[in-house]
Amino acid sequence: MSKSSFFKSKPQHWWRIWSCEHCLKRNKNVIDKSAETRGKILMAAFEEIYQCGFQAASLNNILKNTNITKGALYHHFNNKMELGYAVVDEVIYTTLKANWIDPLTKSNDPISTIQKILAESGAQMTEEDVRLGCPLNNLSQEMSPINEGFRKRITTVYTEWQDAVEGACERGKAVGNIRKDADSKQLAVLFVATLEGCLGLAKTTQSLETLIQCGQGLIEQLELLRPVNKN
Amino acid sequence: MSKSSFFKSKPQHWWRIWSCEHCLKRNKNVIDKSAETRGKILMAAFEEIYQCGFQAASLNNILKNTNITKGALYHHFNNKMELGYAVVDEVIYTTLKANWIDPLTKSNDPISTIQKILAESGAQMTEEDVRLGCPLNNLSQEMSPINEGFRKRITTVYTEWQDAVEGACERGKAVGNIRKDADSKQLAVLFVATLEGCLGLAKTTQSLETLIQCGQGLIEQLELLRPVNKN
DNA sequence: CCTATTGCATACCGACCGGTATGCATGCAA
DNA sequence: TTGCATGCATACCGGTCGGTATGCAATAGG
Repeated sequence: MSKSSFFKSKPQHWWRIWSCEHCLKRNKNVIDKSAETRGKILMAAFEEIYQCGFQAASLNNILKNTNITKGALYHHFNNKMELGYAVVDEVIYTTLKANWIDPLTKSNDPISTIQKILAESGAQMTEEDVRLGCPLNNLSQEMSPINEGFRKRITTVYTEWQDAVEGACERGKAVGNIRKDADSKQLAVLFVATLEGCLGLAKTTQSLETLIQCGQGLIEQLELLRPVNKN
Repeated sequence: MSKSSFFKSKPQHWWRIWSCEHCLKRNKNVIDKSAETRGKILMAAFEEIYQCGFQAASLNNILKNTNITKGALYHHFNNKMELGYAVVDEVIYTTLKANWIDPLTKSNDPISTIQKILAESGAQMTEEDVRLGCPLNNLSQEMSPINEGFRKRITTVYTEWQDAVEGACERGKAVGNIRKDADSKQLAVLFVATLEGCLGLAKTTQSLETLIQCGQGLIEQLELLRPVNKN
């Protein structure tokens, strides 16, 4: 059930673009061996968790894929749970920030910004990405009911995401890119929920077509939020 | 991690209303002992899987909660997987059919029907229901990528659900309850995705408020599909 | 009444899991 | 050169898991 062939194939996938390199921190071009080991563990842990879920993720599998030993793992992380926490904080959050939060924070035209991001990430998604869905949502659905540590971290990530959307909407209203009668907060929550729902349903059907159909509908609904007459 | 207190508390919850009694099939008022045992196992399995997910669900736990032995379990089901399949086919599907599919199939005013169902099931949801989310979506997100048997069964359920929405929309168009330019199929897919997304986000935040906010937004979007002038 | 099948109950097994104890190089500070 | 902390490597442990082998009472069929 847990075959992670990541380190044999090319890491050119959607969620893997930003999520890898930043883990291998280097100290002013001088290789920090310890940090590199930690980064390798984090990357492999992310991949294993992405493939199998957190509870089913096997530490032994992670070690097998990295040629790192259990001693090294438990030198850097106290236990499996804290390794999982680090994956949320350092891998998943960083990826989402680069993909979504930063662009939205700079934008005052959220509809266009969102469309652009959706188009770009949609183009990069492989069949495997569709099959595996959104790493953040996966972890959330699995762990939120049974582990407060995960739940709080994940909620923080979602909240920051929603706040970025909401902020962009407010700025959009000010410059006439968004209808003034729109409820920015509700809009942000519903957008995030809908996007995760679309990814989830596409994961179920394992169909990029489903994802595109959902995404198309989502975009059309967003378009309705533009003012009929600017100003 | 796996405390299922179902059999100690009252089964008055959202997803449990229909999902229990129908498992205890009786034969013309003559108690069929074998079917009753099977039904008890199914109910307990549903609850355990709902609480812990399928992979983390413990057969020993199920047995503990029912005072049924492993021999009985393996007499009625070949293995854990087929028990899980039966939960999808007989418990989850039956519940969804009674809650959603049947009412929608009879309706030619899907917006009102959906609003009614949402209001009713929303009123019945407990905090635990919010915390645990949608059983169908939970199973789907966990098992779809790693088990074709689950994925196919779950896809069938979703498809039937979407078809019911789509059919109601088409009938709604015919009698002037839905705008004629609406794309029924896209609408149905997006509705199901959005609803699951809302439940998922509320599960993350463990907040009924989030769910209501999302649901409100969803309903408002549905309202936009009514014709401005009937006919 | 005998027999075969059904419907369980009990005891047990190997596999795998997360975690720990211990040992040992290497490097840096004194 | 000594001494101690860092950064691992190896071997092993108790616990839980899904699954199986076997036994046995009750019942239905001939």
